[in-house]
Amino acid sequence: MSNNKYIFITTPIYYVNAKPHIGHAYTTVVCDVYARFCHMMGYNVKFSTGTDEHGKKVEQSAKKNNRTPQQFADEVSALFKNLLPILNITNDDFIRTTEFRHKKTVEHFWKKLYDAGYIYLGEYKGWYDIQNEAYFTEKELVDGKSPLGGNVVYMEEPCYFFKLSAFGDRLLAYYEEHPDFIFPASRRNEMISFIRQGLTDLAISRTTFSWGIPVPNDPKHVVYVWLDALTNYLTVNGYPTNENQNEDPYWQNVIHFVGKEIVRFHAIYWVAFLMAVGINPPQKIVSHGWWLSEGQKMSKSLGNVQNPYDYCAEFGSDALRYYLLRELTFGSDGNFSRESFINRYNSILANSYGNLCNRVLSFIQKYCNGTIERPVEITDEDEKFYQAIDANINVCPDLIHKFSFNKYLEKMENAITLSNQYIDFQKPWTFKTSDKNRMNTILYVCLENIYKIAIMLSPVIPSTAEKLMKILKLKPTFTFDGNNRLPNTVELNELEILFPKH
RNA sequence: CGCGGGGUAGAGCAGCUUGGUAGCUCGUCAGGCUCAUAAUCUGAAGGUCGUUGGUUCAAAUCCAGCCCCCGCAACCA
Repeated sequence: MSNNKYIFITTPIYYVNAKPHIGHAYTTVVCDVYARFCHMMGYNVKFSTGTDEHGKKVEQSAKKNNRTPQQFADEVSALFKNLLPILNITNDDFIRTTEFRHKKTVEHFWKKLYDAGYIYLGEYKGWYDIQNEAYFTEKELVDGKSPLGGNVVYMEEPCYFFKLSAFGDRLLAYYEEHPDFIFPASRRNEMISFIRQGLTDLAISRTTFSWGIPVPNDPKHVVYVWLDALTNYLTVNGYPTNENQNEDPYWQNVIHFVGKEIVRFHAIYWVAFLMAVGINPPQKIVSHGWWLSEGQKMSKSLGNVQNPYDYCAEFGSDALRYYLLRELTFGSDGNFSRESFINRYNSILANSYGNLCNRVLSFIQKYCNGTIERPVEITDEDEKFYQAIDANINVCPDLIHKFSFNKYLEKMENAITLSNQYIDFQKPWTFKTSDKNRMNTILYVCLENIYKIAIMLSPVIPSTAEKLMKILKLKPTFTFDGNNRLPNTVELNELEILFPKH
């Protein structure tokens, strides 16, 4: 593809301390839908995901499981990687922070920060929360514990600091110049007020454990996991071999999808790091909400952790993808429940959409010998139907760019309802013997609109869209030009139920 | 003065940024159709949009106060 539209889409890299659950699946699916959509609109897309594998917690978990940290990371990372094909994800890269290429990037990036004068060796004095690997001042402690609830010990140790305090004004200015930098606006406001409270320099090395990337020229220290992790985005984009990121087409349009709890790391720390070495900050930090499970917070202790594998096995990845995008207003929290999953699956995917395809296709199969031709002329009502479908389809690109995934799917559901209405009003079955020509027209018009809908839905339900193309004997490649048309003659393959009822 | 999210028909939600007939899915009731996955289509019932006050010609939507609910050990998108 040769044009000038580029986009680099990232998921966060997932921490290997826990197994993948529905929340990870969600973030990944959202990115994949966005990536597939951009691809359909003609972008050159780079889409990466991966795992974050260093840090004290991994070191401890490994010990608990009688593994070396590397063995442990290998095992859990594989779980994340294996989930990708199950969810039908089209990532271009899977980055692991224990990879050699990443280590080189972090070392280089550290040196750049150091050379630029933004890293200094200091002495850390204060309270250290062991579980959370975070430092706190005396004032911040709550009942002798850290504000995060961990036990604290008093520490004095040499530690490298990043001069985050120097970036407050630049960050605020950047937000000001880029009003859409942080999505949604509520998170942007949070970041602004956080910065206005005053930024303190950030401790970016640790000496209390060794599972990490050694600090260049001072291997007693390992690099703070967040500095390590955030740098993955540069590794994926070829840094430092490709050192001049500001000239790299993908780096002109970077969009980081993140959970709401890590907005700060991306919108403040990451941006400051990049500014410090003179690399342009990303285009957008897009934050989503959290899933509750059956009305409660998902947690291991409650045993209500929703597992994406089961839903894919039982309903197919398309059904899970659809549910994840449709159920939640992007940016807010929402509730994942088996009951609502089945409800949406049956009412929308099976009854409305699957049945729509089936009623039209089997009609053509039975009463038109499986072949249908473009009509020579259509009626005003047919024309109105086309326009109504197009009206719904044409607003989708904008909705997707605004991350209103539920609204986009609502529009597609409108289009599906319109199609069912069209058939009911036009009653093609009444023309079986009296006017085959009219019957053919109705079916073709309807099929063409189903085709358009399938293309617009393909980023969310790619497998189903491919199945439909197979039935229509068309190539399973999707591009959207605002006027997708069927060939003049369509011959059907054998039919298949797209979404069996549950 | 801790922080954040939320209170809209029986249930679950959208709408609130950019005020102006209150919308979606499911459920309920009545009817139509037979191409279709007992699917689909039409119509109806059902809401003083938490509460009080303010701004306005006009507020679910903006402003102020109040009440109630949820999350904030760890795991973690």
